Order: sequence, then structure tokens, then C-alpha cells
Amino acid sequence: MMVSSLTLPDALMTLDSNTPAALRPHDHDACIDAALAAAEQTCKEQGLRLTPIRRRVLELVWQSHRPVGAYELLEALSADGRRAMPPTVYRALDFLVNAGLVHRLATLNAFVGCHDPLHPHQGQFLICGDCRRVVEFHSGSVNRSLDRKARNLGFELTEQNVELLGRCSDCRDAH
Amino acid sequence: MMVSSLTLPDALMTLDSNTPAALRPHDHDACIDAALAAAEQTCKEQGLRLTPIRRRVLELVWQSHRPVGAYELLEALSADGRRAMPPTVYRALDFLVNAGLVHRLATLNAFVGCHDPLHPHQGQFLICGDCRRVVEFHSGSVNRSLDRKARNLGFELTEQNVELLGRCSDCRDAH
DNA sequence: CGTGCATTTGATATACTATAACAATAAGAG
DNA sequence: CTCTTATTGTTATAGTATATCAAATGCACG
Repeated sequence: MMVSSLTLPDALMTLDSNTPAALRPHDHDACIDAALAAAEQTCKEQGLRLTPIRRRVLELVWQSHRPVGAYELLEALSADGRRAMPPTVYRALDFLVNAGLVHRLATLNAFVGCHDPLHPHQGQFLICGDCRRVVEFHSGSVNRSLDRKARNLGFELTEQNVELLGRCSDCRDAH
Repeated sequence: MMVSSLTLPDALMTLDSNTPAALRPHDHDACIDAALAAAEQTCKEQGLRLTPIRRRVLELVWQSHRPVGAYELLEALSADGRRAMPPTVYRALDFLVNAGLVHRLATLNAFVGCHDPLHPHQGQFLICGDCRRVVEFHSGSVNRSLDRKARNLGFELTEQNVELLGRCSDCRDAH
């Protein structure tokens, strides 16, 4: 499936370079391919098994840069021909989340593909309340501030979940 | 209900001053009273109605510094004698959250009392994975880092949800 | 190439979290 | 007091997630 904006390269020229990849017109098939290739690699390296179901769920999660719910994935799996039940998709998601290939957005009860599965990290996300697209980011200064604050309050950190809701530039421009 | 640690003031001497109030032995009745008083005040100031159900739910949320689930609150309300149904407690919680008196922790599907309802703010929380106690904090440097990052990525922020999972000093000391 | 063990998947049932919709009641304005 | 609005009661259902046990598959080892 070719993204139509690719036929309009002029549109790209008006975007400033800070616009996150997920919000730019792009060849999304390449996104999916890259994500699957990275998944194959990390799984091979860590001795994890990217079975057909898991691979398919990952592919489905990557169909867009929007978070997708477990039951949406379930429907998509059923459309494939498998008559999948909830535990099937939740197990695949558990695997993918633990393998660092997918993130769960707690505020939305939904899942997005991880941008950078090759480097372990924790979740920081911007979510557009209008178009629902999600941008994952990693801020050293946010991490340092959070670590310092936690240490001051006597906490050892094990996980972080930072979800910011707002409006992306596209949606703001569109009023 | 008197907190037994109050009879052991020596214990207080060993705690460093950075220990959050929620983790220190303290007269928790005073906590509840203060929370309810602050709630009365904000509601009066903003023309909101702190009805008996809402007040009772707030009181129940404040029974501890641990997050409490909606259905736990429901049971507690039923124990009071009212035979409450889910919408009752969810409506009360919606009201309290919107009034800034209670925060919802998305990662736990649970609710905690807000420390500082008199000053509007957004949620930043440390959650101890062992004892489940929650410490709310509010870091200017975290906020600045998040704002800057969001702006760089073209986002206008409307809400933030920062939940850090870890282990508090008490639980670490207890191995 | 079996055999045995561990991992994964299938299938059923159920738990947990949250809201829609409409009726009944209570509170506040005039 | 009466009108209007906000709140609560009630029933039903939607949406999210897991427990449990059985069947199938993958894989290491002899």
C-alpha cells in the first residue's frame, strides 16, 4: 500500500525538521518492514521465538502509528482466518511488550509499536487527542529529572510510564 | 483510629527529612480530616456540591495512601448500608477527579487522594511495587523538560500522566 | 528418529473495569 | 411553590484482561 503523500514531495518541503517521523508523510510499508526486521533481529539475539502469531500481531500493531486495542487485534486476526480468542492476542502482546517490541499505553488501554526495540528503554509518549497518533520520545533531561526526584524521595525506580496528551502540529494547523 | 507508630516517636528520629509524608508514620486521621476540609473549601470556592456520597467516597479514598479500585469503594459503600451500584461510585469519582480532589492512576486502574487540591496541577506519582503506597510529587524540572520536549516535537500539551514504579525506602530496608 | 520435557497455542469460562440509558428524586432560583 | 437543573437509582451492557486445563508444537538429547 503506497502512501499517497509520497506522490506529493512538495508537501515535505514545508515541514520543519523537528516533525517526528510518525507525523510526517512517509512510506509506511517501510516502517512495518523495518519493525519486523528489527524484531527478527532482537528475538534471534535474545533467543526468543517470534512465532507466526506473534509476528502477525506485531505487524498488525504496526499498521499505523496509532495505538490499537487488544480486541481490535483480535478482530483482525479473525479476519485472517484464525478464529482467535482473547488469550491468544493477550499472550502475543505480553510477549511483544516483554521483548520490548511493543509498548502499552496505560491511559488508552492500547498498544503501539516500539520505535527502537534494539535499545532497551522506557516509555515516554506524546498522544494527539485529535488524530490519536502517538509519538514516542526519549528525553535524557526528563529521565535525569525523574531519577533525581525519585532518589530524593527514597525510591529505587524500576519502570516509568510517561504519557502526555495534547495536540500535534497537524491537528493544530487544521484548527 | 490511632496509628500505632505514634506511640513510638523514636522511630521518627531515624527518618531523614526527605521521606515523603505518606511514607512516614503519622496521624492518618489528621490526613483524612485535612483532605476533607480542603475538599469542602475548594468545592465552596468553585461552587461545586460535595454531596454525602461524594464526601464519603473521598473519605474512603483517603483511608490509606494506597490506590483503591472503584469496586473496592463500591464494597465499602455497600458496607455502609447503601446498596450502591457501579455508576454511583464512578460518578462520584468522576466528580472528585474533575474537581482535582482525587487522581486516577492509569497503570493501576485505581484512585488516590490528591495532596494539594487547592493548587491545580497534573499527576506525577511514585508507586511502590511492594507496599503499593503512592507518593505524589510535583517537579518543576520534570515539567520544564516535558514542556520543552513537547514543544520541540510540535505538540501543545493538555494533560500529563507520569507514573513511576519502584520501591520505597521502607521496602528496600526490609529487603 | 524417537522420546521426553518445555514452550506455545487452543478453548472455555470468568473476573475486572467502566459506561449507556432512562427513571426517580433532591436542590436551588425565581 | 414551581420550574429547572443537577444528582442519584436502577438495569443492562460494553470493554479489558486473566485463570485454567487440554492439545499441539518445538527442541535437546540419546
